Amino acid sequence: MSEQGISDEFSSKLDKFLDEFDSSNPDFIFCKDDFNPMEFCVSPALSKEEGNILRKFRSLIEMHGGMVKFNLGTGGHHIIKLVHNKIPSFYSDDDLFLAQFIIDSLEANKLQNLASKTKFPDVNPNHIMRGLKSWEDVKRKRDTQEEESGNVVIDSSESEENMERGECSRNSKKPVKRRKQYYSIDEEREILNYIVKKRYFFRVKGNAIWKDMENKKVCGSRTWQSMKERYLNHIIPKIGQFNLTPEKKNKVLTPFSSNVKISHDVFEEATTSNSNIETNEGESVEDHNESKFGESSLDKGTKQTGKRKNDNEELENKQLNSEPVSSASCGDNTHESKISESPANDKNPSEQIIKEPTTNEEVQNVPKDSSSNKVIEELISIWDLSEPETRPDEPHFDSRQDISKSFPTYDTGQDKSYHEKIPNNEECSDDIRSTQTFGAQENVECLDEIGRTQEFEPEEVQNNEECSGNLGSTQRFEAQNNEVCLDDIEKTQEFEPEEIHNNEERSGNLGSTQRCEAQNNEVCLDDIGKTQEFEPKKQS
DNA sequence: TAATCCGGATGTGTGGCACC
DNA sequence: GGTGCCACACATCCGGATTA
Repeated sequence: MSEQGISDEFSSKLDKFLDEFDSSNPDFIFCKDDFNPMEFCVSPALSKEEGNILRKFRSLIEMHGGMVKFNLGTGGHHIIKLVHNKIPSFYSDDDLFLAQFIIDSLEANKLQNLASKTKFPDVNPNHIMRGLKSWEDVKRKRDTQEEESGNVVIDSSESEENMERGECSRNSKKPVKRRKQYYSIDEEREILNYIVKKRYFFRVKGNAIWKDMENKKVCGSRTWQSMKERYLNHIIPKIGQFNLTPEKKNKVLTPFSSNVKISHDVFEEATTSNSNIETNEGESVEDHNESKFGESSLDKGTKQTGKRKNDNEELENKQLNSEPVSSASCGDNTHESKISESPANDKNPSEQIIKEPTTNEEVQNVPKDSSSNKVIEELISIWDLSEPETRPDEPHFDSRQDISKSFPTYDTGQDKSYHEKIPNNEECSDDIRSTQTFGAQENVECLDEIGRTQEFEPEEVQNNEECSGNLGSTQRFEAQNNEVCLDDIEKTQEFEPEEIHNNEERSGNLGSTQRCEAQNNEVCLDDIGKTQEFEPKKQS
């Protein structure tokens, strides 16, 4: 922007919008579909005057839910770069757009179409702006020229980002020097998102889904082996770093529990049928089924009592002593949960052998049914039945704590993967800022009827879908370090997901000045990045 | 027999260290 | 501080072994 001068007209329009801005009823026209802020980048001002104008420009975007950076840093897969007057010719193949787009959107009070201003026919920049696509999906002229000439300059950081890797060497059978590309946190999220979204939890050990992901370029041009290796050896061990709900985390981790062996076919059908239901009925059953699939023997452990508590204590002791905790010990060692499928079952799914807890008679008396879907339902019901009803006189266990105990978080130490792509930890800090934690601290713990900690994910609350929209921006409502309130409803703080959602949904995108209201209407203004925490007043 | 698992080879990037 | 060497970690790919 600054290089080309900022017109007085542009500046006066900014003043006008600022004057007319209604802070009590802001329009979040620069919010992505996942309610995260759209990202824009403008070059730094060269003069004090320009600096003032850019501050106004930035404020306006942020007041309408967007985010402005003054340098790209690394990543920038969704950043819209803005210039003021004219796009320089040497940028004709780049992703620059006129800042007038912002003015147009503000004037119309509606996000304008960026596609009409693009040079990339294969990717709609609106989708990039909204976070649905990435600039990595864009094929630029220079890429084509380089490919045609076979002159791929690998020393340029720019070309490094766009370099097509792998295919060349595999097709030509010639060893091609490829640059090592560290995985970014975004790429890891993409992988995790895809698995969660497609419910491929139980297929990650196979190859099919990874090949599918490679075909769909979930991680750009990374090979399926690479993504698989990354997921199994890196993402899973540090799954705690992704803001998954305990249920989802459980689900992701369940295939790695040695005492849970699920028939591939059964779960493939399960996931398929679930997807169909979603697609056909337009209503996600994810929460319903997920909560049940997620509550495998691992999760069950979080709700057991008596001996279960001893198990948990044992786990805790093991961890305190730095003793490795095998996944087998995460569940109930005495109850092997193994669901196998005999050849005969091919003919009659009802003959599925479902071995589970010898002490669980419900399991042994599973009703027979000819439909494999029924088998899934029964599987669900088994896990449900294994949940004892919570009684007031029984101790409760925080499912989150149990899960964290069951699956030790591996400290991978310095993950150099991030160092290259995230200089100065910029990207990481962004993630931290965009993670909004609503914690009821030093207060009573919020328990629902089952005695489990409630956690709300806005995306889920909103439409029970797109749960994997943006794991980094998952907004959690947590009750931490507090006394547990049992069935005394009067003492139990209950968050109203709908109400809170309406509040945080907007507040999550207010930019630097964000306002959120807790149930007790304590308002907190947070100007420290985007991390918002509020402390509901103690119930007297 | 195809799919999957698993270990190893290869190339590359990074950090530590000694030396100038 | 700059440079070179070395060790280690990481990403990617390959191929044999195992499994369904």
